[in-house]
Amino acid sequence: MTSKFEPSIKSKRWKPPAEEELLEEWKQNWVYEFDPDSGKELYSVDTPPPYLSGYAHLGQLIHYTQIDMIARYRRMQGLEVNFPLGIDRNGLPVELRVEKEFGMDMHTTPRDVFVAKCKETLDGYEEEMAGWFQRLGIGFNTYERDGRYQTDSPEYRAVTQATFIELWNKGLIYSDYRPNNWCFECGTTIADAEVEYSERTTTLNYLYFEVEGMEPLKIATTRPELLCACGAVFIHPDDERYKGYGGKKAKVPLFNFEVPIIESNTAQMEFGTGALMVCSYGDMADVMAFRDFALRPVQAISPDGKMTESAGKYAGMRISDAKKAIIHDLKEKGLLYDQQDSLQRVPLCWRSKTPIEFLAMEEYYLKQIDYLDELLKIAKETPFYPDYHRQILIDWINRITVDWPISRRRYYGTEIPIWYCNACEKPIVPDGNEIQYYQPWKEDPPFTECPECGANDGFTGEARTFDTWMDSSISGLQIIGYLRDEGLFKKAFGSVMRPQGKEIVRTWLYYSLLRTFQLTNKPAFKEIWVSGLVMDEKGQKMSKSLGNSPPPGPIIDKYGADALRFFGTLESGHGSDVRFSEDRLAGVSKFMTKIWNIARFISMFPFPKDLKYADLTRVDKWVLAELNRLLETIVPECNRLDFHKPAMEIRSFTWNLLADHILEMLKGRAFNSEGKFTEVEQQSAWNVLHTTLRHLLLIMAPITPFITDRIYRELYSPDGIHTEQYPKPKKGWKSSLIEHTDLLLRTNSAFWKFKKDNGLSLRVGLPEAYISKDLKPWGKDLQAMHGIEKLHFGIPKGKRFVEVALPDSEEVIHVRAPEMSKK
RNA sequence: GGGCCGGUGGUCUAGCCCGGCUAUGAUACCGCAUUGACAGUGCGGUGGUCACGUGUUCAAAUCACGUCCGGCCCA
Repeated sequence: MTSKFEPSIKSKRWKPPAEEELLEEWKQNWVYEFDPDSGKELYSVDTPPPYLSGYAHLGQLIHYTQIDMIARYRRMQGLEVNFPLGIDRNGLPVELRVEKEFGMDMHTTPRDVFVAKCKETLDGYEEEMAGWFQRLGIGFNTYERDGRYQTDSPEYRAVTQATFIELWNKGLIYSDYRPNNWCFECGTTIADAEVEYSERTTTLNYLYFEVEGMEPLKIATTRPELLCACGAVFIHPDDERYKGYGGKKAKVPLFNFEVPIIESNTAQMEFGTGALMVCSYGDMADVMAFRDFALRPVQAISPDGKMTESAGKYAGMRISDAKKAIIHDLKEKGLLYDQQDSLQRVPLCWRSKTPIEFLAMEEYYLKQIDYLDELLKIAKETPFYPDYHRQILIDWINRITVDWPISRRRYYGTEIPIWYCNACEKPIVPDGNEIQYYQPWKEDPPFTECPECGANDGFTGEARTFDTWMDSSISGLQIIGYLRDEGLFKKAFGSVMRPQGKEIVRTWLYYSLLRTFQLTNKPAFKEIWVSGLVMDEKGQKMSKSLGNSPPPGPIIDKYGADALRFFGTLESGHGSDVRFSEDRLAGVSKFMTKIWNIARFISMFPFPKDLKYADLTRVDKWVLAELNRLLETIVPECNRLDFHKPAMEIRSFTWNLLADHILEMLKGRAFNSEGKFTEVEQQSAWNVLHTTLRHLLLIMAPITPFITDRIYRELYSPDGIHTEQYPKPKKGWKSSLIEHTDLLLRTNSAFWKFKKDNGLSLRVGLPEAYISKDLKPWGKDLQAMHGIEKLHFGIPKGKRFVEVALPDSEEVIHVRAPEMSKK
């Protein structure tokens, strides 16, 4: 049969290249610009500025598409969304990469040259990253260079420095000589948050410590090279073996000085001999012990990784050499009586993966202990999506015991704006009245006279930089013009939302709340969205360092951005990890095909927009009631920034109800090729098909911005879908008809099954059938759908009818089979 | 060692908070039919000790306790 209806959507297939064509159209007319004066309510998304330590990986890209859904949804709700593209460029990783890639040693290369090389390297990565974001349809306000921000730009760094000066003037910064995590490889102090642990076997050495008038104490240690820094020996008060030792003195082997024997229940009776030596500083427990018992620390290791003068004859040796030499000497003197392998957790620098030591250094600290109560309150009061991830933050806050060391001995970072007076050596910061980027390592200070001593002897610039979290922790303030655009800041502060992964709650989120509170006395965020991680096919976290992330290019080329986006939200509950699977992604891409074909089918018919609800057929009112039910389900979930359940609901509605039943049922009336329906009935079908499709596109638009926009442009508006409003449930569409939906679907299945069981084509007509009375409103459409000549409701009398059971129920329909014709 | 999350057919997932019909759906696979929006269009099928153990209960995937395994973060 040739139909007078032809799809107005010509293309038979939706393919990834179509997305790229659309991207070109979008570039001509980018609709996501941020206009703070639009009069709409402001909403800022504090985009996690990706760190550029190399090329983009798929997990990262999926993460940003999830964030983009939030921005798009809020925009469609009518908010004025500030969603900037930002890039984090400060920090160690790029330095390490430049050293490795270009064979430059950062300590011997002139700082200017080295920093320039870092910048150049970052620029390359940045363009690539921005390219991927654009390809995936991330709706940042703009992709123009002057519309994004970089954490290493003079403007950004000037604000970082200004906030430091502000805190300095408030007395929140101090310098102290304290044990810190020191990485020899990176040559810098690192924060607790940057330490990771790895297990390895080491040798546990059993030594004798002589005690006057008693048997020598047996002590097991993995760190004999620290003997010279021994401050005490600990035994457990309940340990029967060491009764009477407490309070006496033990003589440190080889070095022959005496240390107190202290009873402490931190000594583990089961480990080694139960007695241990406490050194400055072997591990965190040592640090605590020295503090608790006010022991005098000895610096055994210097920042360059060699033994200090206090190591006596071992001074100047590297740690490992000193260890060997000391073990050798201990053996020779009979002071070492046993050695065993032992499993040990070694603290490593998260970047260089080399072991760190606790070394006392002079570093700058930002006070945080005094703020913990307030931060805990903010942590408990700010809405979290999903709520259960709040616990990560609360646990972390409860665990913090020391202030935050913020200075780093690195090059590619924001400079600490301090100069030291050559006369009195006091640190001087600029007054902070001007927002300006300072580089003390190569610039003169903006003052000539020391405000402390009045001297005019010149100043020495601070060479250190900030911990990069000092920069990124104020991204939420930077994006709304803090210290740069008072007007915008006033309007926008308080409506900033934070989206991020759960693995950086203790760093980025915590530091952001801390810094914002210190600067503004207010909570940083209106709401916080915390996602899981993207894992590889085996369930391992996808990361660049593990190399377990497939290159994004071929995947996107093959399946398209929409499929990847839909996959990213469909695959896992909000807040839990997404496991990547190419097979399943392929399945999602079939759904895109399905949507396309549904649209193509509906595009055969005109859209009689002016038809009134009252003029619709009852079946069509039922369709709208089902559509309304879908809206009622998903809108509250979207408001919790959860697009996983909506994605599932949408897919299930589209595939299992709309395509299988609604389209099939309305087909006959929409074509009306035999003229069995009135013109109004036919128009009613057209109207409802289009209404349903249009809503479906709208609710999917934040998730799959490409295909929805393409169809919308073809059928509904040349301006595209992304400036439209997100649909709301419509009370007027509610109807009790949906009570019978389930029965209706099962009745359809029963007809299909009957035809199949009797070897009939689905298009073959049936002379007569009986179905449930409840389905009267659908009668006429069911007749057209299944080709039933005479349809009755209830139970038939005669025996000519075959009883067909409805799936999963006691209910039945009765069907009279057609006379057996040849075919 | 601690915190959080999870463990449901080959793979992924719903249900669990508020115990109760033969445990949801998807994907993969198999058979038959069909192909006039459709590269998954229809009907049907194979496949699960709901991690394990104990307890509470008339009844447990669901509650309690314990164990094991996986993941992330931390010490």
